[in-house]
Amino acid sequence: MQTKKRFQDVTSRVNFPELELEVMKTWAEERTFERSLELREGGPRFVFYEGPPTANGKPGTHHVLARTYKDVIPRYRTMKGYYVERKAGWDTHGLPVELEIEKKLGISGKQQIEEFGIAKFNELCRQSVYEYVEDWRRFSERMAFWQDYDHAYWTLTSDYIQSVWWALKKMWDQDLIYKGFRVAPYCPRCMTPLSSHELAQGYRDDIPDPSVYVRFRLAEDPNTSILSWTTTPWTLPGNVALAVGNDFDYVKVKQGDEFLILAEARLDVLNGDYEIVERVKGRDLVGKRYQPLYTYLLPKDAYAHVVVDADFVSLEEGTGVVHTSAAYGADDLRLCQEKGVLVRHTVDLRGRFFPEVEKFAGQFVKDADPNITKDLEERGLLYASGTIRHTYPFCWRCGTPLIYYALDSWYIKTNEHKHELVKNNAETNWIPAHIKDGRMGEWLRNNVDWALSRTRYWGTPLPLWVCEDCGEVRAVESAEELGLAPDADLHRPFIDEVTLECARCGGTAYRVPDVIDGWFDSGAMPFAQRGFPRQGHELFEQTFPADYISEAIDQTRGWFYSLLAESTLLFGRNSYQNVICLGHVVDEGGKKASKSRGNVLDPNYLFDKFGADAVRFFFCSSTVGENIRTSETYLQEQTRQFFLPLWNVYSFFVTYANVDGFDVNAAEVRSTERPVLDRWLRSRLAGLVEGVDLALERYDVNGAVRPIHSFVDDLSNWYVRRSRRRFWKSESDADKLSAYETLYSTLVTLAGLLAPFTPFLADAMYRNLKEGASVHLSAFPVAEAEAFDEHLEQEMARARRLVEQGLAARDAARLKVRQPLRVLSVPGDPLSEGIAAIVRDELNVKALVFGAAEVKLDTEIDEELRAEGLAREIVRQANDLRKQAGLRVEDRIELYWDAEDGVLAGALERWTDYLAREVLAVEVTRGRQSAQQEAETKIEGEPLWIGLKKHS
RNA sequence: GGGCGGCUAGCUCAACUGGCAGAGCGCGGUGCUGAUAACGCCGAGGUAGAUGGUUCGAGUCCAUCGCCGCCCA
Repeated sequence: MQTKKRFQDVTSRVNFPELELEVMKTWAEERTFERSLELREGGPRFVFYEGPPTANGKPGTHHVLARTYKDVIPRYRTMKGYYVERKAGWDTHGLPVELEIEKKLGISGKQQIEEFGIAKFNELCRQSVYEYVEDWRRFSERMAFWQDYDHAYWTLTSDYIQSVWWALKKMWDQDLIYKGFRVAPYCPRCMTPLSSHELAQGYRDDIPDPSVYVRFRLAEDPNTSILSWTTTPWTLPGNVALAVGNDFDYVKVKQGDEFLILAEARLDVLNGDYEIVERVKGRDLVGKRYQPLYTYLLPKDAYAHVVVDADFVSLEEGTGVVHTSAAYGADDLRLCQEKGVLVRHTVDLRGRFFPEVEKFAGQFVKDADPNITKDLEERGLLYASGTIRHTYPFCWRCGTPLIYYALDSWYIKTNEHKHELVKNNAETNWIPAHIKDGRMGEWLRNNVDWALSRTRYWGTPLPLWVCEDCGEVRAVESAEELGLAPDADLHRPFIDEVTLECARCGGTAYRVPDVIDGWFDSGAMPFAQRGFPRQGHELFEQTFPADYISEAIDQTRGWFYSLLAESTLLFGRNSYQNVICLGHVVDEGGKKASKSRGNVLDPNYLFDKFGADAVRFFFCSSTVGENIRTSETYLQEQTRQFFLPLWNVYSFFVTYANVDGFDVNAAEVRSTERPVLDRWLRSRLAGLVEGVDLALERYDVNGAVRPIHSFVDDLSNWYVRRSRRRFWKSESDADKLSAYETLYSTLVTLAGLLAPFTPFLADAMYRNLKEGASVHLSAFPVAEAEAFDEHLEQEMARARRLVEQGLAARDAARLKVRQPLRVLSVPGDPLSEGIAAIVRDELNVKALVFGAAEVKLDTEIDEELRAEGLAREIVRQANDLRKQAGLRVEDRIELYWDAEDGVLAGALERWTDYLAREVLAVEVTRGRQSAQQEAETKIEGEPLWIGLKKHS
């Protein structure tokens, strides 16, 4: 062969992060991503939707997880010839952004925002969004998440907003939107109600709250009190009713001088002795009036402070009598509306008592709790008090304890379409499968109407105008309808200034000042990213629904839901057909990553230390849907076990191919003529390709990655180990050529298989092997059908088992492998000669005899075998000396040795040619000489001196 | 209180439809090495969270309970 370098030299001491940065540069210069799309233009579409990250806050390691899965499937599909548009998107609206600006300005709350000016405030929100987007873009590029950022959709654009308006208008026309006076979880700091999915994100465990038992004195007999219990004393001034269960048993007890009424099942809440004086059913108590705890607020003749019956009363806690405060509990409000009990707020929108509640006027409710308790105690109305710990919701963004608060807000009637939601979800392919009927299905079966409105500033304005005269509501779907340019800024406060003439009475209609839940924005992306229906009609139809989306499990109530709900109401079907639902990234001990625990892994640190490919591959190997324990230890282990062996195989190939001038285009050795080891590897590879392809086709990322892992292990520790000599022997025969060809095509194919998972490494390898071509512009590998050889694979597997058993037998006989033995007898039919030769060589036996009852080693060592064993021992020591001398693999040497006449010297004389060959000596001379490197050793007790000199 | 998921070796995790419990790391021993931040072989290490049930046979199916995580109330 000629000695022409065809491949760039590859260092065995690779620095993956550096390598990745180089590849990144090449991608940017060559526009590899863009070209990968151009190349498949006109091909069948595979539709991927990007769930827009909130452009607020920096990306973390959990984002690497999601973005890896978002990237793997589209890359694979692209290589399979599909056109996979990857339109980036940014979720730009919402409370998180507003809070960030409030912090920056050092202000807090709606009043201060309005004093500052909504226009200026929203402008700052808009700017803040752009700041983070750059971070995200850099981060995504660093981890090779290929996306089209230049054509990203932004939820804040007028086009996007008008698409959202269209959706709302369409729902309005179907009578799916209504205004309700309802109790909602409410953040008194942000002064906005939260949706159930937002609420879900803010529960905290083990929160202390007061637990108070209060006397409600009967109007007819103030010495008798109904006992009730609450953990929110601040709701007591607003008490309007007490609820009991009609069929429950209640008792009147005498304790000291007073009488108390409570459920019999709850008697153990009483302190001290008591005497039961009367038993009644709950229904007997209904209608009884009692003295209000606080007398203000309600008109004298109002129907209130009365015992009513309710079906939600339980005997599990409290006294079996539920204190009802009308406006501060979902059940309370419903009950009061049902029974005609007057509903009146005692607390304003900032969570502070109205002036009418004189004693506590202006106090924040949570601060007022102890004051109210004390006041009741002083007035003899407190029976007992203490503290309990329970789970309580906090605002997911600002951490303020939430309260339940009745107010007007706008809802979407999702509950009316629950069955369709369930049905459309059932038709969706969930990975892992249990999410469909489990987490997601359960959530849908408990569906409540979507609380749509937010009484905030930075969001898509609710496009509803209400006539101030007749109350007629009009939904608007475009800027044009308002007499505005299509690209006008549709945000507050500008939109608030637009008034319409009422079509019914000619009066003036003003916009409802609310903005909408940001989740509605992101759920609208299938059509809103196209500006549909004002534009992009065709594109929308081509790209709806999506073939594939992927996010983490917290999106069950987030994006997974909003996409499903909106597309079900608007289009009657789900907007995604396949979804990979990921678990969370947790620390080594399985704990959720959080700043306070200090166990947050910085993705950039991991990229710098291990490389993005390593993190990606780690996530792809970890079970989908489970929490993933992530740490440096695990990444380190993976690098050692997978990346370095793979790289070393590759580097081994390149090194020898360059030395030998291996020509990729040289005539191929016919596959039937290839040695058995090569045919075995090709068969294994064909199976691997088929398996990976099939797994990815089914969105089974784990199932694709794990076999690659074990293939690389076989490649490195069996194929290459067994083949090394074939590469560095000096003859250039068909055997050598076949080895080169086999390893070469295996590495090329492997790069193709790895491309979706480890795009940097795969491309670095592929480019070097394929004269600069990018693997990401190539087609996904196709299994070579003719390479399959089931029989051969089975034989090899059997051979490897025999080797295992043979080594164990040697170990048991205390015979080291370097010592040749005569015969190994094994059970079963003979293996083909090529494979038998491998077994003999591995076990260092002269012959393999088949048909024995069990594996049996002939342990007899005659003089000849012993001499050969000694020769091998000397070879090893001589080669060790070469290493010490710092010689290179191809250097030739002159070897000298000295030993007394005896077995050792005899072996040396007998095996001189073998020795010379094995240590690349041009000359082997007996007798001491001055040497470049020398050593005085003992072999089996006999002294030996060896020395060597580099041959020039 | 309800739902979903998990619980398999010291650690991290596998095992298609029920069929002799596995790998990697770590540990002890040993071998091999121009074999790579190596590799091989042997060994120790398991009441499979617990208890019951179905079955010829249960890590796998059913029931109850426990612990962890997430979600809901």
